[in-house]
Amino acid sequence: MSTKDPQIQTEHESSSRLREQRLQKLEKIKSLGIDPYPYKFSRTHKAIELQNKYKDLQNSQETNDKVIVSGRIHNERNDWIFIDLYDDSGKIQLYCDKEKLDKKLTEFLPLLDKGDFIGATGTVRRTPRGELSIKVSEVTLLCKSLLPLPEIIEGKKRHLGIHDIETRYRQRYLDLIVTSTTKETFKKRAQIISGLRNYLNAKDYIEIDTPVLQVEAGGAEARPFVTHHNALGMDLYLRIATELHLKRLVVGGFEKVYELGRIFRNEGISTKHNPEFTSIELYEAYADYNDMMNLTEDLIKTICLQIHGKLQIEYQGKIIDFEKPWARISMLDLIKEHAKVDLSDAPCEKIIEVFEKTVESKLIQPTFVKDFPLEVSPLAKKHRSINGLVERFELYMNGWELANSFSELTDPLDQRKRLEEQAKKKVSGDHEAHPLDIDFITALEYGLPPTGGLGIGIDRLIMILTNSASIRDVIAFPTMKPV
RNA sequence: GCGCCAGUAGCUCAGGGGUAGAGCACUCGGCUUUUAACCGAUUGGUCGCGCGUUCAAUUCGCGCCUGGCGCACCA
Repeated sequence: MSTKDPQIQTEHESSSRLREQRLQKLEKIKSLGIDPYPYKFSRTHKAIELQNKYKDLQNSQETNDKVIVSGRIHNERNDWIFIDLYDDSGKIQLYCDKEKLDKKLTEFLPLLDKGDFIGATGTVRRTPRGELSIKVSEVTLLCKSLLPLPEIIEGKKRHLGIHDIETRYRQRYLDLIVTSTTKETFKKRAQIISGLRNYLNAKDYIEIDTPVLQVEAGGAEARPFVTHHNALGMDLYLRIATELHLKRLVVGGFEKVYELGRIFRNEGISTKHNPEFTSIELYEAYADYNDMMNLTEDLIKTICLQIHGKLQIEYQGKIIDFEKPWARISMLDLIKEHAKVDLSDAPCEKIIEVFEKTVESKLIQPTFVKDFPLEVSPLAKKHRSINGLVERFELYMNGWELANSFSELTDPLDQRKRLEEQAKKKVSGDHEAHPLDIDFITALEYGLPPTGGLGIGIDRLIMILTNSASIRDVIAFPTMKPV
């Protein structure tokens, strides 16, 4: 529980007048013996089903087909003659022919408001203007809404909408109601995530959940969130990666494992960073980082095709082409190409610095940047033929790091040495150094087969595939300071 | 963390040292079997918060809060 006094808001100061009007309508509705918050409603069709079924119905043509729909009222015209009703599939117009309506119903209609949920029964017709409609005979209130929905005008068109970006993030439910592209983005997000699972499951990868609460947060360089377990009387960390536990599972005999889930990093917030974000990590026994490149490329191409039906997509005005074979270039070669210097013998920090300054932002098209300095990769196997480097790649596109992968370090003695180095750094004040996870090293001593590992930042992938400018646009409830 | 910009009615915005403005929404009335309908009237605000300057601050100054963008850090 928060130590702050809970502030129970009984007044919606700013909209109290509009809310008051709706409360009065609510009272009238109750006095008519109508339950404004009923338990259940059965419909026969969703909006899109009707739109499809009757797409050949001519203007002014009427049917005797009786249908029942339900949804939220977004708009009303001409004194409740026309109602735009939305369900999660789309819009269907209700037509209330007042001369033929039951008198009780005509009196009931003005008690409705935009935002209310209703169910409606009637026959299908297309109006002379060509709008598929339901000629209503019965209306059931399904939920009385007390607060007005935001509405804006663009050009000459009035419609529900919000421009204020802060409201859209803080009150995502409003954004979802009034911004159609928001709903589309989150539908696509769901498709991408299930597409990932389907792809891996079909290749016999098994998904296993590993702990979020950890005694030491290892597997990456990042500052963790700290929390406290009361019964154990100890602090725990939220995971910053799933790496070390997934590799334990490979030690245990699972040859293809993955975990798709939330990880937490106690770092800055930006259009590309949210403190909690979704990653997928996968590990495959007997594979190396070259296999991981093949897998990454095929996986992302497959998902892109599923979502877009093509491999060239537009991201914020740039065309990203997934079709051509993705470039696979060593970090040092990229530095030679862009900075015109050979840093083969330079210290690790220099290489990383020059790469980040001169190369990173230019990698718009999908590019595997491979062969990293050893010092920044304590979990990766030494390069099989180049001294001082490791077998590691990062996938870049649009100038962003999207994935990270190694031929996993399997030598327990080497791993112990490298994590001890990290532990020293940590002691001397580097908050982001890897902790020494003794049990992980013990697991390696029992034996980890040659293993390829891969991690992908799912939110960034979704940003690219949904043409979203900010990570907040692909996370339903992004981290925000309370007002 | 630093810099720039923003916060005024339910929504979108204008304004600017002297009682706070518009469009739409809302409410009421009229007209209409009609498709942002239309016409008319009435509502509606602690101008993000605090302190200062001033006879007077929503406006000017300083501080703070929240957000956006850029940079830094990171994925």
